[in-house]
Amino acid sequence: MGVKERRAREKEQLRRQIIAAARELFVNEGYENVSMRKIADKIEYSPTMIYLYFKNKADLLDSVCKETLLNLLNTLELLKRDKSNPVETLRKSGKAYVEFGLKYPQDYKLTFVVRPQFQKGLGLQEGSVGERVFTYLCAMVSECIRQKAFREVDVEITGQALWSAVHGVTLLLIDFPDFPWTPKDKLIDTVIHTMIDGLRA
Amino acid sequence: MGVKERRAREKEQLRRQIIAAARELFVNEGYENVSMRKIADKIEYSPTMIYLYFKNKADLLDSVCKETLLNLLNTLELLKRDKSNPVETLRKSGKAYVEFGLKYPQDYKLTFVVRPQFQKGLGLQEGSVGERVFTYLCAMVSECIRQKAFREVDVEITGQALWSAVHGVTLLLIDFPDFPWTPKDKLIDTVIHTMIDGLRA
DNA sequence: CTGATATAATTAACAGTGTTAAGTTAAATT
DNA sequence: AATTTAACTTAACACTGTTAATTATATCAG
Repeated sequence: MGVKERRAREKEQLRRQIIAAARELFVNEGYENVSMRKIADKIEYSPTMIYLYFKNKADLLDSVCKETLLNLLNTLELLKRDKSNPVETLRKSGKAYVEFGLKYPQDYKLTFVVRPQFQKGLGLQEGSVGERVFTYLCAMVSECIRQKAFREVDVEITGQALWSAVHGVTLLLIDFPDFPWTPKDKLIDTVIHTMIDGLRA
Repeated sequence: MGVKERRAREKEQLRRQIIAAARELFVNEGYENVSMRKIADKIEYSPTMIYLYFKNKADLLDSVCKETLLNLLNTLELLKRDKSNPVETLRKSGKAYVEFGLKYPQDYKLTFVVRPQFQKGLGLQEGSVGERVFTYLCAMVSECIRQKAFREVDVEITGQALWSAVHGVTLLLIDFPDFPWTPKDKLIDTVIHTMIDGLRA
């Protein structure tokens, strides 16, 4: 009775193939400029086959973004190990967040800009990967307070404020590449440092 | 010889009519979902007429955004009057910036998200309205330093960092409306306050 | 090995898109 | 009144996301 399993495996494999092709095209040519036909061409199937695996183009985008969020979460989780200096860990996490965005700018934009535009009423819903990224942030703020490095700020608000700051600098750097930014690293550090300094005990 | 002038006036009027129709449709239905035909229908002209006034759809969007930026700049300039307490003025400006974004969320997104996506290599070029908004910000930071309210930070970097923060919170609030944000006002204030506190002398 | 069944994938089609080139109408000038 | 000039429209191209109907293919029962 291994047939069902093999079939399921094959389906899953094709599904992943579609996502991989879509990601590559979305990233290189922009979501708008990629048609279902192009994606299908790339993997040598008919365009309509994709609709057997995804409800529509936005749904396919959703799956691409979920992968991206998982990658981002993994990147951050690696830093959580060291609990000795929570402020430093928070700083590193902020930096890692922005650097992730700059390393995969198109993936970041797909996830945090394009997707909300095409997938209305997207609330970073309960248990989603996006929520886990935010929870991670809050946990670190909490630790900073516990160790008296931060004053007794509201953890939720502070998490959201920090997220705002790193999200903002990431997007500006991506969206206005020709703007005469001070060296990128310096700007990123300033944003993070200034926020952290404003939270110190 | 007033004919030429009248013609020019009529042309300018039609141009504004196109922009107005485009803005309304872009804002209400989203840039992607608005076709040149829809815009033309709204003002009862043929679709191709628009191409006599704008190079293409992205160029039309550009004109819509320029208006938005001018409105934003005007809103901010009103606050600059009072020079007695520059930190308070900076705080108010940050708040006004975010509130502008939340009051006209779709216009804000068109300007700072959609436009960079469709108008590649957009550098907030010399003398543009966008640059003037940024310059305004820097001037206020400079004043805060002059009056010894801020420590001697780099004006450019600080301006960019502040812009990052307000841009970030604005976009998050717009893009994830269903996220369980702490009260919006509280979050906005926290972002701005935390940044300002991190800059204090 | 044959015939029935379920599933996977395809073809054809619809209504719509941005944009260009050619053609038409109307106004202003000579 | 004839001609030039500007404004606008019609027709067309190559393409889009998506649905319904159709065909091919692999699995199962006998």
